[in-house]
Amino acid sequence: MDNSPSCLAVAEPTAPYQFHSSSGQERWVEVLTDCPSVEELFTYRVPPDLSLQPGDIVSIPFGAQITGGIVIRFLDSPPPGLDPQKIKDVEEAIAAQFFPSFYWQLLERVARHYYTPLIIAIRAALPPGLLRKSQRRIRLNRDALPSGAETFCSASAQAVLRLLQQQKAGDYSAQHIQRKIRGARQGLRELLKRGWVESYLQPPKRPRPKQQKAVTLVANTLPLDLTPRQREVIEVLRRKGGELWLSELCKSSNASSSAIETLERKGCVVIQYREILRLSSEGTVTEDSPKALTSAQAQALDCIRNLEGFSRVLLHGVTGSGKTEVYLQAIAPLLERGQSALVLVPEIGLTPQLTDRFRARFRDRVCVYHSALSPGERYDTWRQMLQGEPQVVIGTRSAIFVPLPNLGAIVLDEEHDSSFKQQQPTPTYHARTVAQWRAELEDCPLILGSATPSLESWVEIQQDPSTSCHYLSLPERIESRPLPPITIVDMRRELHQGNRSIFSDALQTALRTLKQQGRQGILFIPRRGYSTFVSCRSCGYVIECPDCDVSLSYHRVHEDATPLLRCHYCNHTQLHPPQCPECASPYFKFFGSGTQRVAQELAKAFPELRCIRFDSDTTRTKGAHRRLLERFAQGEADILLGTQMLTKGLDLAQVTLVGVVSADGLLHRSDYRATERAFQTLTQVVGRAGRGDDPGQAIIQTYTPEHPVIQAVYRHDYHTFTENTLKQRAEHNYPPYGRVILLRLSGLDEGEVQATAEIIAQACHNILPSGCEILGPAPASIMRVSRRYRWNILLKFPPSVGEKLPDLLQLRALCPQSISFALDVDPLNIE
DNA sequence: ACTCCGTCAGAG
DNA sequence: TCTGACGGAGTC
Repeated sequence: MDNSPSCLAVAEPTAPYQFHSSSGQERWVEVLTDCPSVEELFTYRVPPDLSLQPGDIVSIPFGAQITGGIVIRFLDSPPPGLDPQKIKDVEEAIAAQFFPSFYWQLLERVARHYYTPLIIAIRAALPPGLLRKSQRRIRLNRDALPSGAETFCSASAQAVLRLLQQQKAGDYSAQHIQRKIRGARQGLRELLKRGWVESYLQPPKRPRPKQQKAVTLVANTLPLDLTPRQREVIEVLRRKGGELWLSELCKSSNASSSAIETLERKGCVVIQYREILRLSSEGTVTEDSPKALTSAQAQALDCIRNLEGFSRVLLHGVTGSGKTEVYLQAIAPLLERGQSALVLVPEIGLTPQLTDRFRARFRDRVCVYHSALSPGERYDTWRQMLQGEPQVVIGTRSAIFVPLPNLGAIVLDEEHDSSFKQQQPTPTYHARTVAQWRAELEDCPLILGSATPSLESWVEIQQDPSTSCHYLSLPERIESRPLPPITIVDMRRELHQGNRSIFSDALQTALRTLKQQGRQGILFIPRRGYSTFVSCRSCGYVIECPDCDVSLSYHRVHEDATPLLRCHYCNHTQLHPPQCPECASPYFKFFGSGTQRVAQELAKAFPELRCIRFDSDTTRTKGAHRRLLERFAQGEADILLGTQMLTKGLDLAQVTLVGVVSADGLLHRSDYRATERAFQTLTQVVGRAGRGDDPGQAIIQTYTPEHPVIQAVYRHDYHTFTENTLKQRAEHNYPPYGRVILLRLSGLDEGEVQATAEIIAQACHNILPSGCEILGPAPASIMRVSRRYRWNILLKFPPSVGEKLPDLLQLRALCPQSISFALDVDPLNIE
């Protein structure tokens, strides 16, 4: 077998875990290092006191540093042709048995499909912080530093010196210094030679289980000389099962820790450090039991419960049809059987309700896993899962890799949602794709749920004739509630009739009656940005970001707050100028309507309506989603006003009105997926209305009411819309028929990026089989972001090419150091 | 990725 | 002949 990465046999599938007999003789392991550009395995000696298995995470000396690595396999003898003198010892075992047995195959498949080195796929899957490197640090040598030292050295050395002197400890990582100061390498060398600074290697910090003091009751018979307080402590401890965390015991028995230490001295209790799991559990848990099902729900559940082995289910249920209840009842018997379930959702913060429902039903057998957890929490959650207790894990995209043993089902809720696709960094995996591989490997069902299934899932389910594929439909809402009737308002006509407000007559009327009836409404603003751009009334000058090719957005937190301009791509922020920088005119016009502006207009036109803004401005802090939604659910506001975030799984019974302020921002985009996404978004947001006892209604304002997407949403007609869109996709070989890979190039020099893009496109012509299309190179629709110029090349493969694609990684070799090259396989966003 | 070491240009 | 700058190879 050759050594190329695609053939890297990590472990034989037949015997992935070879336990080696500890015969006392020397042992060697081959290790994959945490250096993505180094794909060969390196041999290390195993110190006699270390016991390792394939899959263990270790720390190894590599060159001049200490780096992370993964044990791939054992060797009985050092490889021939390698000087035994050169073989170093494994430094330390970081984590043992962190991989379930199916894992190698899954990760190798991810690496192959998404064109990334295996170690990068491993990094994406593991909780962060396991693979750690040593760090080169620079420390100021204050004793050796003469006064006025700066005057003796070069400009770059001076800059480094100044930076170090700013900090009390005078200690920074070499990386930090190099990022902060241009030409820092040179200056550092100079300072090192003079002995004014010293360089040292900081060993990697390994994640450690958190330790906490626990108190255990050990005495059967109590000594007689106990004080009442001490007796009380013992009593509390006994009531709680004889073991408690020290801090909890202090709290519940109202004693100090010294009192408990006295008890230890008397031999009544033992205090020792124990590992504590940092598992997050927010939200209140109330009891909940299975609900009665509609006949469609019952049918779907029946089908899912009878599945055996790998199978795929598309649960196509209109908004409010009770998909969650089906998941819950499908998972319950799995847990009874000792199996686990994995539930993936688009964004955990946006679906506290779903998490709460699972917690209410399954209690402490529910566990959440997502990237907003701290590294320590992720590490602990991961370790906890390896213990094998059957449980339900709810998580976002990255949770597809959690090491749940004995998996009974994978559920992807809102499977059409684009946040299941990682766009950056590599691997650019789609959790749905990985979920399918994982379900195959674990031989368990995969359940995809959505009111607006992605075209991919729709086509796959329709085309697969095998009995392991099921289309389950929930065509009606629970309790026979109707889907909300939709009013399409032609904003051109509004304007002709003299209504220049951003709210049409219909929407105004609806808002007015909302208050009278004591109900709640949602206003949806589909702008990707959240506020307006600013243009000079005299010369038309538009204020743009200095680093990106976009206009700055106007922000104003309150009526009398300082007006700010902000770039929504790089977060550059500046004051709004009092005069036009071009012609000095003091008059500006504010275009577009973001959430802030709509909120202001709303307050002006309907001062009696209380409004909560729900966008990336107001939900920045941890737990803000939940807080805002709770306030809204408790009736603290009449209107919830926000962006895309509102579309994801909100289930608020009191909402009867959904207003789309302007649908047009969704419709006119260059991306071939724009119409599919627009249909999904609008259908989902409309579906937020009328989920309780009161009937709902939706009002969509648009300047193009005749647009097919608007018409399809209006008629709640998924099928016709999908068939038409699929025809177009098939014609042009776009997914789900053909496949697409996007090459993204970026760099600081405009000409260099373009030239490289052209070279790469030419190289693509040479390596791609005939029948493939190469679109571009073309500048990205926003060419410059954060000072980097961006060019894209889109590769289109006809269905006939199938899974076998040429090696595209070799293209990276054509890029100069200064150009970054990224490969997005099956991209969702090609703009 | 990071470091080392070879090569090469430039000044003494 | 020595010194610093740059690029390529090697890391068990």
